[in-house]
Amino acid sequence: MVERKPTIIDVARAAGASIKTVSRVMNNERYVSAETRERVMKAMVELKFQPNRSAQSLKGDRSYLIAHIYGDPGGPYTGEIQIGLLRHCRSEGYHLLIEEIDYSAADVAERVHNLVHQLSLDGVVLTAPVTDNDEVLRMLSEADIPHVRITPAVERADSASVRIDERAAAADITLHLLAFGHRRIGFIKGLPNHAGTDLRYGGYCDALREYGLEPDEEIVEQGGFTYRSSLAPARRLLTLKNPPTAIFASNDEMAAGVLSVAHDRGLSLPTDLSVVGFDDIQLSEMVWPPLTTVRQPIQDMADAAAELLIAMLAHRRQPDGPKPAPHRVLPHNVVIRRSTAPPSRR
Amino acid sequence: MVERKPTIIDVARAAGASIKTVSRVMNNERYVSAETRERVMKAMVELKFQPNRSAQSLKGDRSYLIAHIYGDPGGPYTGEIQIGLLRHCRSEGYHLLIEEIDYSAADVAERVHNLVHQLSLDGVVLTAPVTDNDEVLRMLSEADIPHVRITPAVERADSASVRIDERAAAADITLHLLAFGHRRIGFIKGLPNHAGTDLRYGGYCDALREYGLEPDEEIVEQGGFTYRSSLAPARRLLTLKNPPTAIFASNDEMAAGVLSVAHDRGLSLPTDLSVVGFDDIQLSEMVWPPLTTVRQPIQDMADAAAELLIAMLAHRRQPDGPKPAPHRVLPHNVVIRRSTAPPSRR
DNA sequence: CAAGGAAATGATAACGTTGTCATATGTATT
DNA sequence: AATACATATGACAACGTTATCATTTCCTTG
Repeated sequence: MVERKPTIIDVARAAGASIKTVSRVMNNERYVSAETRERVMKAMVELKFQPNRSAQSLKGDRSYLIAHIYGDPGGPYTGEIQIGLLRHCRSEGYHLLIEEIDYSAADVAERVHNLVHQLSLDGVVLTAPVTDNDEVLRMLSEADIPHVRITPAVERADSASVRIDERAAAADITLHLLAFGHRRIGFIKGLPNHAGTDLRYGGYCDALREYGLEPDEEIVEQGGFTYRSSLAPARRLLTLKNPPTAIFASNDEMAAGVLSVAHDRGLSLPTDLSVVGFDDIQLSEMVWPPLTTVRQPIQDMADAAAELLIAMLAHRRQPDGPKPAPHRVLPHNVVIRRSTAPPSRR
Repeated sequence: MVERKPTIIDVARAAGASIKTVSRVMNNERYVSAETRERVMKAMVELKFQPNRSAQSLKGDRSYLIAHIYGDPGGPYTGEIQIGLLRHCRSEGYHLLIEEIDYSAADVAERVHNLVHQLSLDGVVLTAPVTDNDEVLRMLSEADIPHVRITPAVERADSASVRIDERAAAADITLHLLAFGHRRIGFIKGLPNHAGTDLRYGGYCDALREYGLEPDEEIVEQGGFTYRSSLAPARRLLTLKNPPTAIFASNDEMAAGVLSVAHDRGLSLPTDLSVVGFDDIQLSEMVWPPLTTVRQPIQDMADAAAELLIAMLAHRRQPDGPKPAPHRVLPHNVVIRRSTAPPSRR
């Protein structure tokens, strides 16, 4: 019943070759005659041979293991990242570990280091906000651990990254509101230590200035990127004597919070209030009205990150091959749904 | 810079003991004097020694690797499962791999088998609908692979499981609607090959019968557990000559779809239509009105599954220890939010 | 006090792969 | 024909751990 898994030795025996030759075939090395290669391949197929990853990684070569390291407690964004990563990993024979890490701990860098070495990880993909912890980045660089960051933050020479231009994106969607005629646009910021927070706010300011407006502190609130964190700020904005006619929440979860508060106050949407978010997660079209938002191609970004990382790994094994470009900026676009409309006149 | 990681040999040297003794200390084996144990421990701490997982798993003992295997393309449910799994894995030193698998492929069982052996996985956690694939279950049982299923389906002697009583839960929430006075309650079913689908529908029927009603085919629709899959069914229900006054969607994502269709048709909620879902995912309170639903403690269930699996692994290593109970049924409860109200009279 | 057994420890093989090195063969260059 | 060099192959060590078995020490028991 419990048939032992065939090893490279069984294959060698079946093919009438040495284990080293089998190894050569497996790894597509040079110096194997076409004829021998054929024989070995056939034996592998017949025995349904699959190399043992533990043995491979013990030799220090590779584990086919990649980890997604994130600090976010597991919101919808993280989920979509994983879908994208998985998509690419599978097709390349890599496997994905997920590791939540407390990015505020004193020894984050050491923990990541241990993780990588204990499990002989081939590389890691980081998402914000771990992406912007200096200690972690220095460690990764010094320990020469292949990694890709998915972050809007400024590019670094010593680490690969994938991003969209968040500042421009935030400006674009603000311009959409301005074009509709909104002049009093509230803003809900994200978490302070998050690279996207300032960029999104910056883009919002850029757009306002383009229309000759200055951001008004009174209608800029602080949120925390979660649904709940936007409820109080939204309530404050909507109870102002002179409330905004539109609100730009720094991500879709918070925008959903704004919608709820608005519904609760009996506003009719989008007539009484336009709302926009950022990210275009799955949630965005499940709320009412469906959110106008900036589409950040999250899954594609994750896919690209995985692709980049795997290319880096290949290059590391065969340094004569093409060196992958270390940074990728993907296009974003404004997705107009039904949560935005021209302001109603008073 | 790139200091080599210390191995068991370094520790042995530092402690003035043999590697086998160090191994004994690491694995809490008998026959080590308190004094020696002390010395070894000290050396391990000083050198920041961490055992190499690849070497451990090559010896066939354990890899500290667990996989979550799922067929769902990655909806919110899957995400919450992973949060729960992770919570428990971390605290026990296990790591989590996520593997999406095409559950309709002819060779699912073989793929799972390969996965486990290639990566020397210690065990797997399955979520629906892979949980109810006979071939996979038989293989797991025959190959003696530790596993836990998170599924409402009938319990099997040869595999551990975690679930809630979905039939009772579905009846409970239907009773909530009936108690409000609803007598014409539409239903949207889930995917046919999913164990929960029939149970939830069954519970709905049970409750109706308790009120002396028979399910009416005209207001029972087929969905697919996704937001989009519920749009057409909801539209059909709401355009009937005699539309239902309430709709029970088999999960929250589909309930969100019903809400959207209702909003779109200008209904005011919950006055014109009550809507309930099932699961209580994060989404449930982000839509408007927040969904009345059955709280399935997804994260806790996943946590319990991880706990159970790890207990099974411990028992397997020390068969004299307590044998963990193979099945757990967690409590559910109806969460009443604002998507339900008595029917408005005509 | 001899004998027997438990407790404590270590030398060495084994897990399944890849890397190093040696060797054998073929083929081009002098 | 002698040399050089690329191609093709295999024997064996190595990776870091655990398991087997042997050995030493200590305590108990008649």
